Amino acid sequence: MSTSPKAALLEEYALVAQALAAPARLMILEHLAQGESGVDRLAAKTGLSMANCSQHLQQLRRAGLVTSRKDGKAVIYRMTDNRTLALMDTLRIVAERNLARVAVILRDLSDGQDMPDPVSRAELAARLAEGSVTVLDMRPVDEFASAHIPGAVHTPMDTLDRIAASLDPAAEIVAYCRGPYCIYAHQAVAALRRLGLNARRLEGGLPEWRADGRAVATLE
Amino acid sequence: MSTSPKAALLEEYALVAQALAAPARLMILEHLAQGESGVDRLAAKTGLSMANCSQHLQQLRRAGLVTSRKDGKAVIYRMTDNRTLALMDTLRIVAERNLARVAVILRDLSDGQDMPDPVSRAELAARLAEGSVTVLDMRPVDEFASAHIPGAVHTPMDTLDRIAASLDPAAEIVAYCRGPYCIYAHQAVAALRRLGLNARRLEGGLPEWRADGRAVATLE
DNA sequence: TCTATATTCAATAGATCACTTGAATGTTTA
DNA sequence: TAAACATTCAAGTGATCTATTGAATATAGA
Repeated sequence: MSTSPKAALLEEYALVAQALAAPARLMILEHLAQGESGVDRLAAKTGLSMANCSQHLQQLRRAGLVTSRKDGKAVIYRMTDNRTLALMDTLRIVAERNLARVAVILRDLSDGQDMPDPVSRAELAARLAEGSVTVLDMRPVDEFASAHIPGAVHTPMDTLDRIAASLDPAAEIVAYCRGPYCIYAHQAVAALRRLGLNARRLEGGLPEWRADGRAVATLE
Repeated sequence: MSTSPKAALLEEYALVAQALAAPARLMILEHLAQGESGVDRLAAKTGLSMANCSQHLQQLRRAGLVTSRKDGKAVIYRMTDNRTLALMDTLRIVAERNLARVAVILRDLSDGQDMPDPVSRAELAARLAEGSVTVLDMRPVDEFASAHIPGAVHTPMDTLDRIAASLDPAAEIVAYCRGPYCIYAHQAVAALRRLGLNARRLEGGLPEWRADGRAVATLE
Protein backbone atom coordinates (compact mmCIF):
# COMPACT_ATOMS: atom_id res chain seq x y z
CA MET A 1 0.00 0.00 0.00
CA SER A 2 1.85 3.05 -1.16
CA THR A 3 0.65 6.61 -0.66
CA SER A 4 -2.56 7.82 -2.26
CA PRO A 5 -2.37 9.14 -5.81
CA LYS A 6 -3.35 12.56 -4.54
CA ALA A 7 -0.48 12.67 -2.06
CA ALA A 8 1.89 11.33 -4.69
CA LEU A 9 0.91 14.09 -7.12
CA LEU A 10 1.30 16.79 -4.49
CA GLU A 11 4.76 15.46 -3.68
CA GLU A 12 5.77 15.74 -7.31
CA TYR A 13 4.45 19.28 -7.63
CA ALA A 14 6.22 20.17 -4.40
CA LEU A 15 9.42 18.70 -5.83
CA VAL A 16 9.26 21.13 -8.73
CA ALA A 17 8.64 24.05 -6.37
CA GLN A 18 11.48 22.82 -4.17
CA ALA A 19 13.81 22.99 -7.15
CA LEU A 20 13.03 26.70 -7.45
CA ALA A 21 13.35 27.27 -3.72
CA ALA A 22 17.05 28.09 -3.51
CA PRO A 23 18.72 31.27 -4.77
CA ALA A 24 21.61 29.26 -6.17
CA ARG A 25 19.32 27.24 -8.41
CA LEU A 26 17.43 30.30 -9.60
CA MET A 27 20.79 31.78 -10.54
CA ILE A 28 21.71 28.64 -12.47
CA LEU A 29 18.38 28.71 -14.29
CA GLU A 30 18.88 32.34 -15.22
CA HIS A 31 22.16 31.43 -16.88
CA LEU A 32 20.73 28.34 -18.56
CA ALA A 33 18.01 30.56 -20.00
CA GLN A 34 20.77 32.26 -22.02
CA GLY A 35 21.57 28.93 -23.61
CA GLU A 36 22.88 25.47 -22.84
CA SER A 37 26.06 25.23 -20.86
CA GLY A 38 28.52 22.87 -19.21
CA VAL A 39 28.95 22.54 -15.48
CA ASP A 40 32.21 24.40 -15.16
CA ARG A 41 31.00 27.43 -17.07
CA LEU A 42 27.87 27.57 -14.91
CA ALA A 43 29.96 27.18 -11.79
CA ALA A 44 32.18 30.06 -12.88
CA LYS A 45 29.25 32.30 -13.81
CA THR A 46 27.40 31.70 -10.57
CA GLY A 47 30.39 31.57 -8.26
CA LEU A 48 29.45 28.11 -6.99
CA SER A 49 31.97 25.32 -6.54
CA MET A 50 31.93 22.63 -9.21
CA ALA A 51 30.62 19.93 -6.92
CA ASN A 52 27.95 22.16 -5.46
CA CYS A 53 26.86 23.38 -8.87
CA SER A 54 26.72 19.80 -10.14
CA GLN A 55 24.51 18.79 -7.25
CA HIS A 56 22.14 21.68 -7.79
CA LEU A 57 21.95 20.76 -11.46
CA GLN A 58 21.05 17.21 -10.57
CA GLN A 59 18.29 18.45 -8.33
CA LEU A 60 16.96 20.58 -11.16
CA ARG A 61 17.10 17.55 -13.40
CA ARG A 62 15.19 15.43 -10.91
CA ALA A 63 12.49 18.11 -10.95
CA GLY A 64 12.40 17.97 -14.74
CA LEU A 65 13.42 21.60 -15.19
CA VAL A 66 16.66 20.84 -17.01
CA THR A 67 17.97 17.98 -19.12
CA SER A 68 21.54 16.99 -19.87
CA ARG A 69 23.56 15.30 -22.56
CA LYS A 70 27.14 14.23 -22.75
CA ASP A 71 29.46 15.89 -25.19
CA GLY A 72 32.89 14.30 -25.00
CA LYS A 73 34.00 14.60 -21.43
CA ALA A 74 31.65 17.48 -20.74
CA VAL A 75 28.04 17.28 -19.59
CA ILE A 76 25.90 19.95 -21.20
CA TYR A 77 22.79 21.07 -19.35
CA ARG A 78 19.88 22.91 -20.89
CA MET A 79 16.44 24.07 -19.83
CA THR A 80 13.86 21.44 -20.68
CA ASP A 81 11.59 24.00 -22.33
CA ASN A 82 10.44 27.54 -21.83
CA ARG A 83 7.56 26.63 -19.63
CA THR A 84 10.18 26.86 -16.90
CA LEU A 85 10.77 30.43 -17.99
CA ALA A 86 7.04 31.07 -17.57
CA LEU A 87 7.13 29.50 -14.12
CA MET A 88 10.05 31.68 -13.03
CA ASP A 89 8.35 34.74 -14.40
CA THR A 90 5.11 34.06 -12.54
CA LEU A 91 7.17 33.49 -9.40
CA ARG A 92 8.78 36.88 -9.85
CA ILE A 93 5.49 38.63 -10.51
CA VAL A 94 3.88 37.16 -7.40
CA ALA A 95 6.89 38.20 -5.35
CA GLU A 96 6.88 41.73 -6.76
CA ARG A 97 3.20 42.28 -6.19
CA ASN A 98 2.86 40.62 -2.81
CA LEU A 99 6.12 41.21 -0.98
CA ALA A 100 6.86 44.72 0.21
CA ARG A 101 10.55 43.89 0.58
CA VAL A 102 10.83 43.20 -3.13
CA ALA A 103 9.22 46.51 -3.99
CA VAL A 104 11.72 48.24 -1.70
CA ILE A 105 14.71 46.56 -3.31
CA LEU A 106 13.48 47.48 -6.77
CA ARG A 107 12.88 51.06 -5.73
CA ASP A 108 16.38 51.28 -4.26
CA LEU A 109 17.78 50.03 -7.55
CA SER A 110 16.42 53.10 -9.25
CA ASP A 111 17.76 55.39 -6.53
CA GLY A 112 14.38 56.82 -5.70
CA GLN A 113 13.77 58.05 -9.24
CA ASP A 114 10.43 57.44 -10.89
CA MET A 115 11.00 54.80 -13.50
CA PRO A 116 8.94 54.61 -16.67
CA ASP A 117 7.18 51.37 -17.53
CA PRO A 118 9.36 48.89 -19.38
CA VAL A 119 9.14 48.74 -23.16
CA SER A 120 7.34 45.68 -24.47
CA ARG A 121 9.27 43.44 -26.82
CA ALA A 122 6.71 44.04 -29.55
CA GLU A 123 7.17 47.79 -29.23
CA LEU A 124 10.94 47.50 -29.32
CA ALA A 125 10.74 45.33 -32.44
CA ALA A 126 8.61 47.98 -34.15
CA ARG A 127 10.95 50.81 -33.12
CA LEU A 128 13.95 48.83 -34.28
CA ALA A 129 12.35 48.32 -37.68
CA GLU A 130 12.02 52.08 -38.12
CA GLY A 131 15.47 52.74 -36.65
CA SER A 132 14.20 55.11 -34.00
CA VAL A 133 15.85 53.60 -30.95
CA THR A 134 19.27 52.80 -29.49
CA VAL A 135 19.45 49.40 -27.82
CA LEU A 136 22.03 48.64 -25.12
CA ASP A 137 22.98 45.08 -24.17
CA MET A 138 24.30 45.11 -20.60
CA ARG A 139 25.55 41.52 -20.39
CA PRO A 140 29.10 40.18 -20.25
CA VAL A 141 30.89 39.84 -23.55
CA ASP A 142 30.56 36.07 -23.97
CA GLU A 143 26.79 36.22 -23.60
CA PHE A 144 26.57 39.15 -25.99
CA ALA A 145 28.73 37.23 -28.44
CA SER A 146 26.58 34.11 -28.38
CA ALA A 147 23.32 35.98 -29.01
CA HIS A 148 22.01 39.54 -28.86
CA ILE A 149 19.27 41.70 -30.28
CA PRO A 150 20.35 42.76 -33.79
CA GLY A 151 21.81 46.25 -33.73
CA ALA A 152 22.29 46.32 -29.95
CA VAL A 153 25.36 48.09 -28.58
CA HIS A 154 27.38 45.98 -26.18
CA THR A 155 27.56 48.01 -22.95
CA PRO A 156 28.83 46.01 -19.98
CA MET A 157 28.33 47.92 -16.72
CA ASP A 158 31.94 49.12 -16.48
CA THR A 159 31.68 50.85 -19.85
CA LEU A 160 28.34 52.48 -19.21
CA ASP A 161 29.61 55.96 -18.37
CA ARG A 162 31.81 56.12 -21.44
CA ILE A 163 29.09 54.93 -23.77
CA ALA A 164 26.51 57.19 -22.14
CA ALA A 165 28.67 60.20 -22.98
CA SER A 166 28.50 59.31 -26.65
CA LEU A 167 24.73 59.03 -26.78
CA ASP A 168 22.49 61.67 -28.27
CA PRO A 169 20.46 63.22 -25.41
CA ALA A 170 17.41 63.26 -27.63
CA ALA A 171 17.65 59.60 -28.54
CA GLU A 172 15.32 56.99 -27.15
CA ILE A 173 17.38 54.32 -25.36
CA VAL A 174 16.32 50.82 -24.38
CA ALA A 175 18.50 48.65 -22.14
CA TYR A 176 18.21 44.92 -21.60
CA CYS A 177 20.12 42.12 -19.92
CA ARG A 178 19.64 38.45 -19.05
CA GLY A 179 16.01 38.70 -18.18
CA PRO A 180 13.69 39.63 -15.38
CA TYR A 181 15.99 38.24 -12.68
CA CYS A 182 18.92 40.30 -13.87
CA ILE A 183 19.38 43.78 -12.47
CA TYR A 184 21.90 45.20 -14.93
CA ALA A 185 19.20 46.82 -17.04
CA HIS A 186 17.56 48.33 -13.96
CA GLN A 187 20.85 49.80 -12.83
CA ALA A 188 21.76 51.02 -16.30
CA VAL A 189 18.45 52.79 -16.81
CA ALA A 190 18.71 54.43 -13.39
CA ALA A 191 22.24 55.65 -14.20
CA LEU A 192 21.29 56.91 -17.66
CA ARG A 193 18.25 58.77 -16.42
CA ARG A 194 20.34 60.41 -13.74
CA LEU A 195 22.42 61.74 -16.61
CA GLY A 196 19.28 63.13 -18.21
CA LEU A 197 19.02 60.55 -20.94
CA ASN A 198 15.73 59.14 -22.12
CA ALA A 199 16.30 55.49 -21.18
CA ARG A 200 13.86 52.69 -20.56
CA ARG A 201 14.16 49.03 -19.74
CA LEU A 202 13.09 46.21 -22.03
CA GLU A 203 10.45 43.93 -20.60
CA GLY A 204 12.19 40.62 -20.03
CA GLY A 205 15.61 39.96 -21.49
CA LEU A 206 17.26 38.06 -24.26
CA PRO A 207 15.72 34.65 -23.42
CA GLU A 208 12.23 36.12 -23.57
CA TRP A 209 13.03 37.92 -26.81
CA ARG A 210 14.16 34.65 -28.30
CA ALA A 211 11.20 32.75 -26.84
CA ASP A 212 8.98 35.15 -28.78
CA GLY A 213 10.61 33.82 -31.91
CA ARG A 214 12.42 37.06 -32.73
CA ALA A 215 15.72 37.18 -34.56
CA VAL A 216 19.03 37.39 -32.71
CA ALA A 217 22.52 38.20 -33.95
CA THR A 218 25.80 36.60 -32.95
CA LEU A 219 29.39 37.79 -33.15
CA GLU A 220 31.68 36.23 -35.78
CA MET B 1 26.95 46.13 4.28
CA SER B 2 24.03 43.88 3.61
CA THR B 3 23.78 41.42 0.75
CA SER B 4 23.68 42.62 -2.83
CA PRO B 5 20.29 43.62 -4.24
CA LYS B 6 20.51 40.75 -6.70
CA ALA B 7 21.01 38.19 -3.93
CA ALA B 8 18.27 39.80 -1.88
CA LEU B 9 15.83 39.53 -4.77
CA LEU B 10 16.70 35.92 -5.43
CA GLU B 11 16.14 35.15 -1.78
CA GLU B 12 12.67 36.65 -1.94
CA TYR B 13 11.77 34.74 -5.08
CA ALA B 14 13.11 31.57 -3.47
CA LEU B 15 10.95 32.29 -0.43
CA VAL B 16 7.84 32.23 -2.60
CA ALA B 17 8.93 28.97 -4.23
CA GLN B 18 9.73 27.58 -0.80
CA ALA B 19 6.17 28.28 0.28
CA LEU B 20 4.95 26.04 -2.53
CA ALA B 21 7.51 23.35 -1.80
CA ALA B 22 5.55 21.28 0.71
CA PRO B 23 2.56 19.06 -0.09
CA ALA B 24 0.78 20.25 3.05
CA ARG B 25 0.89 23.86 1.89
CA LEU B 26 -0.25 23.01 -1.62
CA MET B 27 -3.19 21.23 -0.03
CA ILE B 28 -3.99 24.29 2.07
CA LEU B 29 -3.82 26.52 -0.99
CA GLU B 30 -6.14 24.21 -2.89
CA HIS B 31 -8.73 24.63 -0.16
CA LEU B 32 -8.20 28.35 0.12
CA ALA B 33 -8.82 28.58 -3.61
CA GLN B 34 -12.40 27.49 -2.87
CA GLY B 35 -12.83 30.55 -0.69
CA GLU B 36 -11.56 32.12 2.50
CA SER B 37 -11.50 29.96 5.59
CA GLY B 38 -10.53 29.82 9.25
CA VAL B 39 -7.67 27.78 10.60
CA ASP B 40 -9.71 25.02 12.16
CA ARG B 41 -11.74 24.34 9.04
CA LEU B 42 -8.54 24.17 7.00
CA ALA B 43 -6.96 21.89 9.57
CA ALA B 44 -9.98 19.60 9.41
CA LYS B 45 -10.09 19.59 5.59
CA THR B 46 -6.41 18.86 5.22
CA GLY B 47 -6.00 16.51 8.17
CA LEU B 48 -3.26 18.63 9.69
CA SER B 49 -3.10 19.48 13.37
CA MET B 50 -4.21 22.98 14.31
CA ALA B 51 -0.76 24.14 15.35
CA ASN B 52 0.86 22.66 12.28
CA CYS B 53 -1.73 24.14 9.96
CA SER B 54 -1.36 27.53 11.63
CA GLN B 55 2.38 27.42 11.11
CA HIS B 56 2.04 26.51 7.46
CA LEU B 57 -0.41 29.36 7.02
CA GLN B 58 2.04 31.79 8.54
CA GLN B 59 4.71 30.61 6.16
CA LEU B 60 2.34 31.18 3.26
CA ARG B 61 1.62 34.64 4.60
CA ARG B 62 5.32 35.46 4.88
CA ALA B 63 5.62 34.53 1.20
CA GLY B 64 2.71 36.83 0.36
CA LEU B 65 0.53 34.05 -1.03
CA VAL B 66 -2.22 34.46 1.57
CA THR B 67 -3.47 37.26 3.76
CA SER B 68 -5.45 37.09 6.97
CA ARG B 69 -7.93 39.13 8.93
CA LYS B 70 -9.45 38.68 12.34
CA ASP B 71 -13.14 37.98 12.68
CA GLY B 72 -14.09 37.70 16.32
CA LYS B 73 -11.91 35.03 17.81
CA ALA B 74 -11.28 33.44 14.44
CA VAL B 75 -8.52 34.29 11.97
CA ILE B 76 -9.74 34.08 8.40
CA TYR B 77 -7.16 33.37 5.73
CA ARG B 78 -7.62 33.96 2.03
CA MET B 79 -5.52 33.79 -1.10
CA THR B 80 -3.96 37.16 -1.82
CA ASP B 81 -5.10 37.09 -5.44
CA ASN B 82 -5.43 34.64 -8.25
CA ARG B 83 -1.94 35.11 -9.53
CA THR B 84 -1.18 32.41 -6.97
CA LEU B 85 -3.65 30.21 -8.81
CA ALA B 86 -1.73 30.87 -12.01
CA LEU B 87 1.53 30.00 -10.28
CA MET B 88 0.15 26.71 -8.99
CA ASP B 89 -1.23 25.88 -12.40
CA THR B 90 2.08 26.52 -14.13
CA LEU B 91 3.74 24.38 -11.49
CA ARG B 92 1.35 21.54 -12.27
CA ILE B 93 1.79 21.88 -16.01
CA VAL B 94 5.58 21.76 -15.75
CA ALA B 95 5.34 18.70 -13.51
CA GLU B 96 2.93 16.94 -15.86
CA ARG B 97 4.99 17.57 -18.97
CA ASN B 98 8.43 16.97 -17.52
CA LEU B 99 8.04 14.29 -14.89
CA ALA B 100 7.32 10.78 -16.04
CA ARG B 101 6.10 9.79 -12.57
CA VAL B 102 3.30 12.33 -12.78
CA ALA B 103 2.18 10.99 -16.14
CA VAL B 104 2.11 7.48 -14.66
CA ILE B 105 0.00 8.54 -11.69
CA LEU B 106 -2.47 10.31 -13.95
CA ARG B 107 -2.69 7.31 -16.24
CA ASP B 108 -3.32 5.01 -13.29
CA LEU B 109 -6.13 7.29 -12.18
CA SER B 110 -7.96 6.54 -15.40
CA ASP B 111 -7.29 2.80 -15.06
CA GLY B 112 -5.53 2.56 -18.36
CA GLN B 113 -8.51 3.91 -20.31
CA ASP B 114 -7.94 6.52 -22.96
CA MET B 115 -9.32 9.74 -21.56
CA PRO B 116 -10.74 12.45 -23.79
CA ASP B 117 -9.35 15.96 -23.53
CA PRO B 118 -10.95 18.03 -20.80
CA VAL B 119 -13.78 20.38 -21.71
CA SER B 120 -12.79 24.03 -21.67
CA ARG B 121 -14.75 26.31 -19.38
CA ALA B 122 -15.90 28.38 -22.36
CA GLU B 123 -17.26 25.27 -24.07
CA LEU B 124 -19.06 24.18 -20.93
CA ALA B 125 -20.63 27.60 -20.54
CA ALA B 126 -21.92 27.43 -24.10
CA ARG B 127 -23.29 23.91 -23.65
CA LEU B 128 -24.93 24.92 -20.40
CA ALA B 129 -26.65 27.82 -22.10
CA GLU B 130 -28.23 25.46 -24.62
CA GLY B 131 -28.99 22.87 -21.93
CA SER B 132 -27.18 20.06 -23.72
CA VAL B 133 -25.01 18.82 -20.89
CA THR B 134 -25.23 17.31 -17.41
CA VAL B 135 -22.72 18.77 -14.96
CA LEU B 136 -21.57 16.83 -11.90
CA ASP B 137 -19.96 18.52 -8.91
CA MET B 138 -17.79 15.98 -7.09
CA ARG B 139 -16.92 18.02 -4.00
CA PRO B 140 -18.04 17.60 -0.41
CA VAL B 141 -21.39 19.09 0.48
CA ASP B 142 -20.17 22.21 2.27
CA GLU B 143 -18.08 23.29 -0.71
CA PHE B 144 -20.95 22.60 -3.07
CA ALA B 145 -23.22 24.62 -0.82
CA SER B 146 -20.96 27.65 -0.72
CA ALA B 147 -20.57 27.84 -4.51
CA HIS B 148 -21.14 25.64 -7.55
CA ILE B 149 -21.71 25.88 -11.26
CA PRO B 150 -25.41 26.72 -11.77
CA GLY B 151 -27.37 23.60 -12.58
CA ALA B 152 -24.64 21.20 -11.42
CA VAL B 153 -25.73 17.98 -9.71
CA HIS B 154 -24.02 17.40 -6.39
CA THR B 155 -22.34 14.01 -6.70
CA PRO B 156 -19.84 13.28 -3.91
CA MET B 157 -17.75 10.21 -4.67
CA ASP B 158 -19.76 7.87 -2.45
CA THR B 159 -22.94 8.62 -4.37
CA LEU B 160 -21.40 8.31 -7.81
CA ASP B 161 -22.66 4.79 -8.60
CA ARG B 162 -26.22 5.62 -7.61
CA ILE B 163 -26.30 8.83 -9.60
CA ALA B 164 -24.58 7.20 -12.58
CA ALA B 165 -27.41 4.68 -12.76
CA SER B 166 -29.90 7.50 -13.18
CA LEU B 167 -28.05 9.18 -16.05
CA ASP B 168 -29.12 8.91 -19.68
CA PRO B 169 -26.43 6.88 -21.51
CA ALA B 170 -26.73 9.27 -24.45
CA ALA B 171 -26.21 12.39 -22.36
CA GLU B 172 -23.02 14.37 -22.41
CA ILE B 173 -21.62 14.51 -18.87
CA VAL B 174 -19.01 16.91 -17.50
CA ALA B 175 -17.51 16.41 -14.05
CA TYR B 176 -15.54 18.95 -12.03
CA CYS B 177 -14.11 19.31 -8.54
CA ARG B 178 -11.81 21.68 -6.64
CA GLY B 179 -9.45 22.34 -9.46
CA PRO B 180 -6.44 20.91 -11.20
CA TYR B 181 -4.92 19.53 -8.00
CA CYS B 182 -8.07 17.62 -7.13
CA ILE B 183 -8.47 14.11 -8.45
CA TYR B 184 -12.17 13.55 -7.80
CA ALA B 185 -13.13 14.57 -11.34
CA HIS B 186 -10.45 12.31 -12.81
CA GLN B 187 -11.74 9.37 -10.80
CA ALA B 188 -15.36 10.13 -11.54
CA VAL B 189 -14.80 10.36 -15.27
CA ALA B 190 -12.85 7.09 -15.25
CA ALA B 191 -15.66 5.36 -13.33
CA LEU B 192 -18.40 6.78 -15.55
CA ARG B 193 -16.62 5.83 -18.75
CA ARG B 194 -16.12 2.32 -17.44
CA LEU B 195 -19.92 2.22 -17.19
CA GLY B 196 -20.16 3.25 -20.81
CA LEU B 197 -21.22 6.83 -20.15
CA ASN B 198 -20.03 9.75 -22.21
CA ALA B 199 -18.20 11.68 -19.49
CA ARG B 200 -15.47 14.26 -19.67
CA ARG B 201 -13.62 16.36 -17.17
CA LEU B 202 -13.85 20.13 -16.90
CA GLU B 203 -10.60 21.96 -17.37
CA GLY B 204 -9.76 23.39 -13.97
CA GLY B 205 -12.34 23.45 -11.22
CA LEU B 206 -14.62 25.84 -9.44
CA PRO B 207 -11.94 28.42 -8.51
CA GLU B 208 -10.89 28.71 -12.15
CA TRP B 209 -14.52 28.95 -13.25
CA ARG B 210 -15.02 31.78 -10.82
CA ALA B 211 -11.72 33.43 -11.75
CA ASP B 212 -13.07 33.60 -15.30
CA GLY B 213 -15.84 35.78 -13.93
CA ARG B 214 -18.57 33.20 -14.56
CA ALA B 215 -21.69 32.95 -12.41
CA VAL B 216 -21.91 30.52 -9.52
CA ALA B 217 -24.90 29.35 -7.50
CA THR B 218 -25.11 28.76 -3.75
CA LEU B 219 -27.46 26.69 -1.65
CA GLU B 220 -30.04 28.70 0.31
C1' DT C 1 48.54 2.64 -21.53
C1' DC C 2 49.19 6.88 -18.98
C1' DT C 3 47.72 11.49 -17.98
C1' DA C 4 44.85 15.43 -17.87
C1' DT C 5 40.21 16.99 -17.76
C1' DA C 6 35.19 17.26 -16.61
C1' DT C 7 31.97 15.69 -13.76
C1' DT C 8 29.92 13.02 -10.14
C1' DC C 9 29.88 10.44 -5.79
C1' DA C 10 30.35 9.82 -0.75
C1' DA C 11 30.85 11.43 3.68
C1' DT C 12 30.29 15.13 6.66
C1' DA C 13 28.91 19.38 9.52
C1' DG C 14 25.81 22.97 10.26
C1' DA C 15 21.47 25.03 9.14
C1' DT C 16 16.71 24.76 8.33
C1' DC C 17 12.24 22.33 8.14
C1' DA C 18 8.02 19.66 9.56
C1' DC C 19 5.57 18.11 13.11
C1' DT C 20 4.37 17.36 18.05
C1' DT C 21 3.35 18.84 22.64
C1' DG C 22 1.92 21.94 26.03
C1' DA C 23 1.54 26.62 27.44
C1' DA C 24 0.18 31.45 26.28
C1' DT C 25 -2.60 35.02 24.02
C1' DG C 26 -6.60 37.41 22.79
C1' DT C 27 -11.84 37.37 22.10
C1' DT C 28 -16.40 36.27 22.95
C1' DT C 29 -19.99 34.63 25.87
C1' DA C 30 -21.96 33.39 30.32
C1' DT D 1 -15.08 38.45 35.98
C1' DA D 2 -14.72 33.75 34.69
C1' DA D 3 -14.99 30.18 31.32
C1' DA D 4 -14.74 28.60 26.66
C1' DC D 5 -12.82 29.00 22.34
C1' DA D 6 -9.67 29.84 18.25
C1' DT D 7 -5.30 30.63 17.29
C1' DT D 8 -0.48 31.29 18.06
C1' DC D 9 3.89 30.72 20.45
C1' DA D 10 7.89 28.13 22.29
C1' DA D 11 10.64 24.27 22.69
C1' DG D 12 12.21 19.93 21.15
C1' DT D 13 13.03 15.93 17.88
C1' DG D 14 14.00 13.64 13.71
C1' DA D 15 14.46 14.48 8.92
C1' DT D 16 16.11 17.03 5.03
C1' DC D 17 19.01 20.62 2.77
C1' DT D 18 23.32 23.17 1.54
C1' DA D 19 27.95 23.43 0.95
C1' DT D 20 32.57 21.42 1.62
C1' DT D 21 36.10 18.08 1.05
C1' DG D 22 38.44 14.44 -1.11
C1' DA D 23 37.94 10.31 -3.75
C1' DA D 24 35.94 7.98 -7.84
C1' DT D 25 34.44 7.67 -12.64
C1' DA D 26 34.54 8.45 -17.49
C1' DT D 27 36.52 10.36 -21.63
C1' DA D 28 40.09 12.42 -24.76
C1' DG D 29 44.47 12.87 -26.23
C1' DA D 30 49.55 11.79 -25.93
